[in-house]
Amino acid sequence: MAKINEVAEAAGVSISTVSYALSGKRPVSPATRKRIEDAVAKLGYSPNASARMLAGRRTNIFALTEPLRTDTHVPTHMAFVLATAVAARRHDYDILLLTEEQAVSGMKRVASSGLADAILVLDVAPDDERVALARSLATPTVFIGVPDDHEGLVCVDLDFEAAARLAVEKLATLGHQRIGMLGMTESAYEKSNFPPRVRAAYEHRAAELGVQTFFRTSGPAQTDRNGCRVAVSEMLAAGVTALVLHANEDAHAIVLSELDQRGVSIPYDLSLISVGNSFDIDTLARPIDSLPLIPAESCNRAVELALESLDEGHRQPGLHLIAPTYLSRDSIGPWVGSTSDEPEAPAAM
Amino acid sequence: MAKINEVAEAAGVSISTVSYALSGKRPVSPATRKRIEDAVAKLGYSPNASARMLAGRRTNIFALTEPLRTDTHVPTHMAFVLATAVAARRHDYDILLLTEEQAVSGMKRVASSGLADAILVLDVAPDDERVALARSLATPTVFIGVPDDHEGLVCVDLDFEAAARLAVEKLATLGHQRIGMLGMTESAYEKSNFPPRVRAAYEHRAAELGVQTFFRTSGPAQTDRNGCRVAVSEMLAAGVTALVLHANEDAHAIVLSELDQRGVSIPYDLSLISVGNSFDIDTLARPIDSLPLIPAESCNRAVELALESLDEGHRQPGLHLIAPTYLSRDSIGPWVGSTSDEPEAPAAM
DNA sequence: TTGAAAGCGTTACCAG
DNA sequence: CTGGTAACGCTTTCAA
Repeated sequence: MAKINEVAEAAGVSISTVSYALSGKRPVSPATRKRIEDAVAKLGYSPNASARMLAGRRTNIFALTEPLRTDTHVPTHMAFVLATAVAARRHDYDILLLTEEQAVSGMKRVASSGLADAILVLDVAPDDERVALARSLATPTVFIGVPDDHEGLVCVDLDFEAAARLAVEKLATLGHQRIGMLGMTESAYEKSNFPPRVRAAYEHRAAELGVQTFFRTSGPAQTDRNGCRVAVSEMLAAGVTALVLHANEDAHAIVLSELDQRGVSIPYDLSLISVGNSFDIDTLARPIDSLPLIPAESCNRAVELALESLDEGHRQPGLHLIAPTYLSRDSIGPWVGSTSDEPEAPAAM
Repeated sequence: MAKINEVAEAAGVSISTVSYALSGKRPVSPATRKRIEDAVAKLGYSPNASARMLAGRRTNIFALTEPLRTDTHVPTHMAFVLATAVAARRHDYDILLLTEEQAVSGMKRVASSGLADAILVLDVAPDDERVALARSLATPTVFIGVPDDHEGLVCVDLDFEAAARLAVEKLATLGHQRIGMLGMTESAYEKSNFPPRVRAAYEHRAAELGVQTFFRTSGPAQTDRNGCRVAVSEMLAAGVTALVLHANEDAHAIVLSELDQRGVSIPYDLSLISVGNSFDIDTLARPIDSLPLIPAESCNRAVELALESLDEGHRQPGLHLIAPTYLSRDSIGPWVGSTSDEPEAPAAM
């Protein structure tokens, strides 16, 4: 725990020179720099974080607010938490956790005490109470996810609508006339912000292209392992020739096993595309085409926006939607036309 | 962002009196206190965290190091992360995240810069490299989990051995002569610290009581949904009349569904006890008796130990094992003696 | 019960 | 290229 003045003495220079040599904010001659570096090494000097914060008027800490509602998919969420931490560290920032009951009150606290330079918001709800709070705070705040009312906020997210549209277009181009979507759990369509956006874009684009759509959720709850199977069965029975998946990793695995059991071959009998998946698609038993939601991408962008906001005045409110990328795994193919046992076209569900 | 001197002026008192009135470290007359509180309210004053840290020589921040290895069960892990955050806040502390690549290097960083007052260690491996590091740091460090070599360290954990023994004793008392354990995934027995301890205690206590044991892992990997079914089938086939579960939530659900399909009735045909489960046992389709690992309990204790360590000199190295509690859900019953179709006793596995 | 002032360990401005 | 020194905003000792 040596202090900067000890380093200065050992190197025979002034305190300010040591500071500048370390920060690089002022040129220092190679000779003195060397003496300082030696002194630092010998004394094992490391600048005191608290003093640095006070003098530098910057804590190098981002607060991460994450209420973690009961219906949030934990592994997905964790991937985002880790991604923010990694992204922050690249810019020499640390992440301070504001969870559960502290998610809201903690925001006020770190803002008014100046503990955090900026706030990153995770687990965004459509009617998130942190929206109003963020507007009232002087501390820059970046939402990772898009609340219904995002006027004046900085938000980052995958362009889910574009991803859904792209999936539909791919399938329509291949001749599919009846496609289905397996969505997330029912509650996700009430409590989360993007599932409804995906569904709406999917249906809208399909209508534009004259493709008939079907939709099923993964079931009422995350614990329900059967919901997916039933949903898939029903859509197959309805004559669907392609399936868009917007669900968590478990649901993907269940769908694949169900298809496997039924002897449905991909992509010959059925085309499959995953949209907005935030897990590694290649760990599935049968990797499938995807338009993934990449946590690192969203979080890197969020951190960059947070940093920009620090340079007072440079705040740019608005949606920062990330263009989706299509990853091919040969799980989609042309629809080979009507076969003998094609069922009657039922009403859309 | 009012400052303390503004509050002092507004209240017509000195800076130090404001500080003392707010911290309560010195008696302040009711009259002045009131004037100060009014000034604080009017100005919306909130002490600056950085200045407080520097002057108070305490950051009120705990670093949480969590490498999050690939084979770590994420929901369980997350429960611990949240529990540390909640426990810390109760003592006015915040949690700073050190994940993945930062798990080790970050420890050095926050220790040498004085960013954290203490370090909490999660996701402890048997041969954890953070053990040696913790010994070399001046910053108090508390392990939540027990590494093989814990000489001189402060460690908190459930007394897994006691829990395993208790489970065996319960079953032995009820007359069971052949019991099985469904353990975690195979890799958990190499890369984590407590699974081997549970298994060893289970087998040792059973041997003492003359009970024959069987053991199976949940399969090679977390993604393998079939491992549990096979494991259970094999143990049932071997004539096991009671099962001790030391596995994650998914595995519990799979076991229950398998037993249900086979028409095995609990506790009449089979007794079931869960050991070291860190999820809510009552969300299972059929709640079962358990000796749970309660994240909040471990983390509260860890935070308390960390705080004690701050009062220089009060450090008490050693294992702090939490006594297990037995939660009854009527999932164990007496063994009704040998029935007609009892299989031959095979060699223990 | 209260006040004055000396730190806490840096950063960054102003001089040279 | 380098040094002196005034902040940074609070805590806490010393004095009254």
